[in-house]
Amino acid sequence: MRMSRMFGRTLREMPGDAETPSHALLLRGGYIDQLMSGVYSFLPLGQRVKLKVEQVIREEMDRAGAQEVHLPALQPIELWEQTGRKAQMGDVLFQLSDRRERGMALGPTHEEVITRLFKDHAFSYRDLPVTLYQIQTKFRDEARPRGGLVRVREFTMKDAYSFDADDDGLDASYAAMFEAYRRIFARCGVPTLPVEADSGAIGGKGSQEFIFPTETGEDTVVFCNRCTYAANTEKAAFVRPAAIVSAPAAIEEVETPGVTSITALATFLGIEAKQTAKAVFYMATLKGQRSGVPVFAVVRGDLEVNEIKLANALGGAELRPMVDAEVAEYGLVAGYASPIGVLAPVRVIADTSVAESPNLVAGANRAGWHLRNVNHDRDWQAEVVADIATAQVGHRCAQCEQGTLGSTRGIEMGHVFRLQYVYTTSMDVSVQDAQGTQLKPTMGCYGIGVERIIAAAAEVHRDDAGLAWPASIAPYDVHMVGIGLDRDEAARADADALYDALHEAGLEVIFDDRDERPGVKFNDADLIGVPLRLTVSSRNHAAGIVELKVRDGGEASSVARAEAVAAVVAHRQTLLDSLTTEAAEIAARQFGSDQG
RNA sequence: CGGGGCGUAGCUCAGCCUGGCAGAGCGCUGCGUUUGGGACGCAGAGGCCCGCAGUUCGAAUCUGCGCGCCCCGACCA
Repeated sequence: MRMSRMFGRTLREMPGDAETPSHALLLRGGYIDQLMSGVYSFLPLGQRVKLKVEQVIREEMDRAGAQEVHLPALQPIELWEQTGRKAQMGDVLFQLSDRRERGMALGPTHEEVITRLFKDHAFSYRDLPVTLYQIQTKFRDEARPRGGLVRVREFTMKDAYSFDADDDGLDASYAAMFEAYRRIFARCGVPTLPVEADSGAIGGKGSQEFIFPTETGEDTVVFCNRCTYAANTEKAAFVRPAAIVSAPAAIEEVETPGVTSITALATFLGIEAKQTAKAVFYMATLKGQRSGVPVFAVVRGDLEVNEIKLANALGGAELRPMVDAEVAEYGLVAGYASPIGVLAPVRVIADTSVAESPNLVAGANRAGWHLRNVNHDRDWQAEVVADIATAQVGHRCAQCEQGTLGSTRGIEMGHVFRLQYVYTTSMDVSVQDAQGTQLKPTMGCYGIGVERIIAAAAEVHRDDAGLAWPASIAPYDVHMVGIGLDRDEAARADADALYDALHEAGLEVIFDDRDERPGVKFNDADLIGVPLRLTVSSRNHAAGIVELKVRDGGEASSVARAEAVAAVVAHRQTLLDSLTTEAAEIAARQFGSDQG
């Protein structure tokens, strides 16, 4: 590509709406353009990067034995009603109707469609196992798009779906995808940490997320400093700090005027936060139901309620905090709520910490008063005692029981799920087994956000001057910068010859042949971030050399003109080879240990 | 959906408080000088000042109602 002909230009100033450095550089470099909130166009440079990322994914999916398909984005709404996910996804699902008023949705994901496709074309256990994948545009009406390409409403996702005869087969398919993901992220130069994750609204049991660690991330993950345990805090298990042991004592009321927070309560009474019980009220809409039920959640004062875990403890539910009117309606006193004497229909759910800790201070359900020596089982009983608290930095690891948990923010780059029979049940899918009886296949699904890989790669591979793409996903392999060629016909002819020779060697080349000053060209080259830069000039031509510079490396070096093509080919290969180890090294630096 | 901020040239922004010619820098077009890390001169093009309704002799500016975009929270297969 001759830059004089390339559509899109670099911006000298930072665009106003850019939040993260990577977002700003993608906008400044002329890679992307925002059309509306959460919707982006890809200019030629951006489209090339996107295609490169997709190609890496495609190669690794194919290597893992998956087969590519193309699925409709436009889908009948009945499919979503059948699995119950129309209600479950709610406003996130983009809905529309055709001229005959038939209801449709723009696919936010494709479990329903792929399961239907499988049902229509697989009839025998001999058709198993099979893994199908697609790299396509998906649509979600997100409540709040954010972070440039991180959370958008129209995006490209690779989704793979596996079908197996039994759960051992599923484990094998899952493992193959897991390994493919490790290779994909490594090849794209994006460090990721695999963590245990909540399965969320998609259903199924057992899932892992690949988290790209960054302070601007939406997720918080914890990881052990001694063993391999790492988990999203939505899911993370932990050992609760030991309770202060004492024999159960008699309940007594204590006046606590104006003391409505745990911190204030502990200070006022001269006790530790873990000697108190904390109550939080929610309205929960349970799975398959319309109206909400009131929920009284209790955790020990030193812990926080984890709404995801709480929702799971309720068997799947949408939660929102109670409003004041509801608090009053159910006879609760904010700041002084007591688990003793909570009346139906309020459901009381307690964290295990509360059941294990004797003589806690809890509210008296009367403004200005608390109760000392409240004991679970003796004084009150929760309907469910479960893990509903959030793991925090400093907590003990539940896996090795030795290490301490640290935490980091991060962005979810990919997610692998064991769906099992969720969709084959709701969509009534079966094939015949060897005995001639019906066999229900077990499923897995495996997603990767393409734009998120681009954003993460840009976030990691950049400096003050601009982007510095990994060779695997750079828009071009080499950036030729022509200097002073307008005044030197021979040098220009030689530059053109080199441009052609690089192409013949199979390289993708961008050639800055514009009538610009050298500084502009060098700065644009740094901003655009192609991994290798070749400077061709009148001066270099006279000396029989070109200058080769690695974008993410040191100084430019002189290479004999005759060796130029070979040098570029060799450097490029070195860069590609280094990628598989680079991500692992960055991850190791970030977490102090290789997370397996 | 709550809270906050912002909509003026392609981009970054002044102007608004205190109503009276629509501006700057960058970018863009032409000519000339320049040419190894974002040059300079001259001459230009480019605007429904987000929209609608008010107030006023007069509105980018004041008021109301919308719409859009960004941030925090809620939400997030």
